[in-house]
Amino acid sequence: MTAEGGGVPLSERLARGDLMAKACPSREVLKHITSRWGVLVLLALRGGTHRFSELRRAIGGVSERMLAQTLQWLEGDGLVDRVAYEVVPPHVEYSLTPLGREAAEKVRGLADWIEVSLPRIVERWEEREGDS
Amino acid sequence: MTAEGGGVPLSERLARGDLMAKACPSREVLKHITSRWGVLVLLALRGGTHRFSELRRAIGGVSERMLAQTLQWLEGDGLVDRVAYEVVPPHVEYSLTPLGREAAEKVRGLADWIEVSLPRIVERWEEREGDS
DNA sequence: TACTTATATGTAAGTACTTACGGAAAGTAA
DNA sequence: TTACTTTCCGTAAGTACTTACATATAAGTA
Repeated sequence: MTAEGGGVPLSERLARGDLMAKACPSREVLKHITSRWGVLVLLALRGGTHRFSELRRAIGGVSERMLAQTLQWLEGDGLVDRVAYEVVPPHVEYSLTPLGREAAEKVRGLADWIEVSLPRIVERWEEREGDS
Repeated sequence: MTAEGGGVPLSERLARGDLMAKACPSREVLKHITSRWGVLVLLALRGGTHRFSELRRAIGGVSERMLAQTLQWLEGDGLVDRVAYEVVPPHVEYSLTPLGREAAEKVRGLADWIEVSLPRIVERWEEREGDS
């Protein structure tokens, strides 16, 4: 297919990222998605639209600061959609964009595996304690 | 407290983790796997056994210190197997355990998506620049 | 006698991530 | 009037992650 580049170099529009490369921009995306709270935000939003305070409650341990920060990162990458109603007190709703839904599916795959495999991993921890 | 397996309640050995819960041990596993270099180490080891220096070369930007650290985390979780030959200079080989191979597959799913989707995400970045 | 090799470890220093706390806005309830 | 609500932002402080640099090994090489 022919790409119509509105001024942007063709190479830039088609290039696939390479996470192994030190300077690849994909590293930035990886950082946002796999950040401490990024993963959990994506998981929480898989259930649909949520208000800020709902997310805060759903994700055990996040501070308001970090939740806001993380949401901004994800919004900046086009994974999360933010809708603010101009009222007081503020009312803001967050949801996944189509792009974000794709990412969230992949994250769910990993998260699910971790949750299910936890018992097996804990076993290793216990074995190691006995080693020393 | 309950360090040895013998006295640990059955429910605790079988329980599935819950990443949304603040104190769940699965959070620790998530941290190791999604750490800055953890993801890349798992990806690199998908190709098979690698020596330390090979990994260092394969993963652009890692310092020796962090690579060693990350490998220890993953080894501790039973995802990576470490075999050291008692020679000088040292010769150490790393590979994925069956458990690690499972994790690596999930990570690959996410990593692959990021690499492929990078162009679409970069578009958002460029759109935002014009916004302000 | 150095110098080089491969894989770490210890330490000091720097940077980035996180948290805690206070503040702001414009109504409503007490 | 005072308190309370929700969603942030700013600042200071703390903690964790990273890097840079030095050290150790035992044999082969210049």
